[in-house]
Amino acid sequence: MSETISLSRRRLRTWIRLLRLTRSSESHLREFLRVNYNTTLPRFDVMAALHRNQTPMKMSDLSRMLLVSNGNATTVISRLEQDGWVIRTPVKTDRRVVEVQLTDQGRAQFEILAAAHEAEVDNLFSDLGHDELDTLRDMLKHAKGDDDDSDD
Amino acid sequence: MSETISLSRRRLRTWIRLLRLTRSSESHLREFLRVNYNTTLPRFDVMAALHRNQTPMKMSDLSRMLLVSNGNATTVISRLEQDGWVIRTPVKTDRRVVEVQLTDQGRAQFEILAAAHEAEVDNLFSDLGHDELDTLRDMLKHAKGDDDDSDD
DNA sequence: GTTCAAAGCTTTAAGCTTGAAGTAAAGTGT
DNA sequence: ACACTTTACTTCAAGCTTAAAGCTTTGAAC
Repeated sequence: MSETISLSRRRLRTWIRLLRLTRSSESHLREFLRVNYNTTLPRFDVMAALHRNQTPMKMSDLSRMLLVSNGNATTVISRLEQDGWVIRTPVKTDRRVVEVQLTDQGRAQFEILAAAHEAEVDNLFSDLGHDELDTLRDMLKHAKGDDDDSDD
Repeated sequence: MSETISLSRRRLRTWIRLLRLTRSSESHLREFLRVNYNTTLPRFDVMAALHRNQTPMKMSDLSRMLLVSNGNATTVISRLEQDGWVIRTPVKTDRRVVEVQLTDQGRAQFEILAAAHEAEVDNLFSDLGHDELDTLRDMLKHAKGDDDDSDD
């Protein structure tokens, strides 16, 4: 079926495919969190970042880690704070900075969410076994724009 | 560094990586379209879908193709229509349906955008050669949630 | 110590996105 | 014909997101 197709065209098509996969997966996870836990993906992402860091995080670190604007981080954190799941703490040594962390309640809640989320992702990508994951990891590892520091 | 890690954990990490890559790429493309062409990614996506289809599209087909809600399609199309880039046409044989297509102006504009966009994607994924693209395509092809019908 | 630039966060306006509710038309069964 | 369901689209409220502008604090140069 395929004629000879330019490299740039193939890159474009691959990008579109990638985008479709992540969009439909995100959509599925969003639905899952909404229906079963009455929460949203951005909230989950923020809590995950806070949970991953053992120590309180600066707002700026949070937005950098999540690749969102700092204004965005502000509003999501504000809502989570209203729900009692995170708490803001002004930093004494630098009064510009605000640190954020999960409350005990938030942590407990997140651990429930995280387990369910992982199971859902597991199901979503059940077609990928160890070999495919290895391949994919290597490919993503040296793709541009990947600043991840995780070790698997 | 890595201990033995469960398959589900590896799937989760891969998913997070994938998400980070697409987010940063999307962010880059959004910025590119905004700065150079004063437009947005959702607008571009809609125009791309309309351009790809030679014939006018129903609103519902559009939202299905783009994986967005139908309410969303309505607002984006409305803006594009205000700009004179697309046109809505009521369908006589079924008065519930609205068909949408690019105007001549919209088509001309899109062709400029599309070329620039492809070049930008090409640059963004310049690390991926034919072999990697093959591998990635195969992997994405049989991953769940991929309904793409393209032939490369 | 004054001035000036930079950093950190919040606010704002505009636009995007969703899910749900609303309206209207078409199909289906009786 | 009538009621009922389904389909197509729009509207709505709430929340997300961004870029830009604003405020405060810090640090650096002089």
